[in-house]
Amino acid sequence: LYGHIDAAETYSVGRWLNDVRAALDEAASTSRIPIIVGGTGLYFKALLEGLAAVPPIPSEIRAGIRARLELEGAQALHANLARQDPVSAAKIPPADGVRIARALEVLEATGRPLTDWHATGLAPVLGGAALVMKVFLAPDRAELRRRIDARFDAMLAAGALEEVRALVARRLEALHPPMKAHGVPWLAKVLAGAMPLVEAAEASKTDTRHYTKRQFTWFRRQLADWPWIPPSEAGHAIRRALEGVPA
RNA sequence: GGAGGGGUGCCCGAGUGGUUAAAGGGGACGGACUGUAAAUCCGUUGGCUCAGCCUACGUUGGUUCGAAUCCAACCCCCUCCA
Repeated sequence: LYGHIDAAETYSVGRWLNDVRAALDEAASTSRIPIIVGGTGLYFKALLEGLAAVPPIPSEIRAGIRARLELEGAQALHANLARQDPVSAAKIPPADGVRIARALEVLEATGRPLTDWHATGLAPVLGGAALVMKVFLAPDRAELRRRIDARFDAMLAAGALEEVRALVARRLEALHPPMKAHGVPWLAKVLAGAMPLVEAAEASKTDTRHYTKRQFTWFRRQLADWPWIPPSEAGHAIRRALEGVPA
């Protein structure tokens, strides 16, 4: 999404699937092999296994629910959800505000429980017939940590602070995803004079580390059929797989 | 050299005689997850032959039925005075 969608725009898995579909079509028409790289397990799951056909939720409804979440807290909304949609409520922990809000907004906008929608899904963009090679790059944890540190340092060297300054100047909502991108909240504090840069860098690296840990969990459990391949061997593995593909 | 403060589990930090393997936070590890997911949320976290035992609150010794908590000496750290 970086360099693809403006920071002010609201994006979603659904929009991403459409964008991917278009990119795949374009690649096919020029006989190129598409490579999809990324981090977010949910996006890959939707790509390969399909997504529920929930229609877009009007932004007023979303905003309304988010406001209630702020005001009343997750527990209260969960109690609310339990009354109107006990099935969804049972699947979501009472403290998980974001997911509770999602279930509520779907119910309010469509009149149907979220779990109902989950039963009727859209066909996956890359379905069973598609030739797909899946690779989960599984680096050694210590090495991963070194790379995360080096990457963030490189980002700083490349002007991350200035970039965040420009982003902050746009005065987007604090909850807006780009404002929560790794490093942004901390670097914004540095710019506000509320935190030393070294500390902000440390915190940003920690956030990134936590995120990669969640990726391990996601791919281990949700996308269990993906082979885990050390980065050093991934190139060979992919080349070998491509050799078996008919032109 | 003098006065004062302090040394707690991987880290920070509460605890000031028993109900303390020791609050809380961080980190680490594990887990959940279907349309803002670089998000949100949950669990575990001294060891073992695990309803019990062992090891643990700077070190050594003491008081006590019982100590991280009281006393003594010693070691180290910080602040102030000289």
